[in-house]
Amino acid sequence: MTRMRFPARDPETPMHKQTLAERPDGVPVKDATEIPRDVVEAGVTIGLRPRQRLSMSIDEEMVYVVTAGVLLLDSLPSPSGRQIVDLFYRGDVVRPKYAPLLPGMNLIASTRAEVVRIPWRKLEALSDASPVLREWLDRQLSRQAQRRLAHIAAIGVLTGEERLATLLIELALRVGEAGFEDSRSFDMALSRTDMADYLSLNADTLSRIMSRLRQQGVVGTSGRGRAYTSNFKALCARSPVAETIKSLHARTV
Amino acid sequence: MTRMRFPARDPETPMHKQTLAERPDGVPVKDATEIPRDVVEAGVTIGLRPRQRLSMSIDEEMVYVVTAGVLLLDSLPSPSGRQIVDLFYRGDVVRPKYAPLLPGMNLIASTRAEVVRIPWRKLEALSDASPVLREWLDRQLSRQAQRRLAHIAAIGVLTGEERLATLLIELALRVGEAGFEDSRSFDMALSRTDMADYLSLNADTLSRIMSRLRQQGVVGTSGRGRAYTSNFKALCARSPVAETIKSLHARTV
DNA sequence: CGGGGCTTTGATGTGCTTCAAGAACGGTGG
DNA sequence: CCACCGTTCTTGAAGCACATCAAAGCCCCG
Repeated sequence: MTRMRFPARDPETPMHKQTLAERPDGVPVKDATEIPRDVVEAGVTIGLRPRQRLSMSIDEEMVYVVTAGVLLLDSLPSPSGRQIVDLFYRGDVVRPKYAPLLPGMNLIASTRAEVVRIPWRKLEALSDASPVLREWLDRQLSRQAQRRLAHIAAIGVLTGEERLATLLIELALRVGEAGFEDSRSFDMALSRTDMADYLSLNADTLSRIMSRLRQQGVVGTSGRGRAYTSNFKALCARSPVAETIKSLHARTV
Repeated sequence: MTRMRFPARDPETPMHKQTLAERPDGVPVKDATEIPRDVVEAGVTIGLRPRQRLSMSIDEEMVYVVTAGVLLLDSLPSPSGRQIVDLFYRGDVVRPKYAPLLPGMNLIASTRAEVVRIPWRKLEALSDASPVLREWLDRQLSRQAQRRLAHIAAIGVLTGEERLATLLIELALRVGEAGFEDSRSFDMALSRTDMADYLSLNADTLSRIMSRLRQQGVVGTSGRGRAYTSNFKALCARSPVAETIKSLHARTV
């Protein structure tokens, strides 16, 4: 099978209970990735090991709300080429009905992850009953739609290096923690191969670009599966769409 | 200014009144691109000349339902590269809120077109009041979400020739008419440049690929802005995602 | 400590891009 | 009706970014 790429941490409390840190001044941070309690309670919480697959059948339509970890939607559009068409982070709503009928379409966990499974009809009903929930769902789906278009733009016109920078910014914002000054460290939630397939690059090429960025001091790696930037601004300067990504992945509202 | 690339046709009756032909056996075809009457009546119908721009401001959120023609959503993610991130055909719902904050983001008509402008809140209210309308809106938005992911897969892993074949299939299904046997003819609703920017290819390269397909007898062109295939199946054989595209652009339910 | 998966790096190949020139087309006005 | 003009399209030659192939290194795990 596949090895556990990431160490298990804090296994006793459910992952979705783990909250963001508070600001120094004591004002609690409003977390944009928070999942409404009603949704969690109306669904079934499912823990996922890395590489575990989730059903995408659309009869008795189910959706998944990601409470922790990273999921990916991959496909084999042509016999020779895998493409990861979407990434899902904490707070995202995964609706299999939004996935096209492509060969080899699969929804799998990239890291250890946790989702809440809930029938779409039920989520719709909750949204109909509560304006707050409706707003949450609408904001969530809108952001995800925006991310997909931004990704089209990224793989369409950016160079390999720019694409990788874009993804690293995304990961730093999504699964990273801010450190001293402008430094950030984050889990590499995707393997090199997955990163390559997401950015439509070759794994070899991706590795080369990564090495180049490391040489230039833009990013560093500590062991497998972990990376850091001492200068997040410098990383952002490498991506022409940095501002767009920041607006789409900001964790605070 | 820009020239009118396409001859005006049937100017006296509104474009959205023009319906599909009936099947030989007399059974009316159920048109998947039909727009519910309630929606048309609740909004304002707007005619568009080629290259005309539509507002994408999101205060007082408006959406556009395309009743005729082709619209495109383009952007300038990097100073050197334009990317058309989405295409909209008859029946599509264009929601500016789904467009990311990319530099140079613009919604413009590619051909002569017609849209119905309606506040999002109103469309939501209509959908809340009528299950039929809710189903229509949901189906429409789902299909469009699927198309975006399919497009990521296409520009991600397909070769130039495969991408072009994919787009031609899409156009043949969307804006084309079936002819004798397996032949189809259709408007080239996009200029070469636009096609290139949609498929993330260079315009020169696209022209070359087009010439190659012409030499091989897969497609033919009659004047500018018009194309045909005598063998639609052969065209489909050129695209690994032909089946996906067919499922997403079939005009009949 | 030895095996398998993932990653890195080098040498080489190729599909696409770039640059540049010319052809075809559509519209305009004599 | 035809000569003219701007735009779009086509085609060639040269170059580059990325892909492919191959071999070695790393790391975790049994």
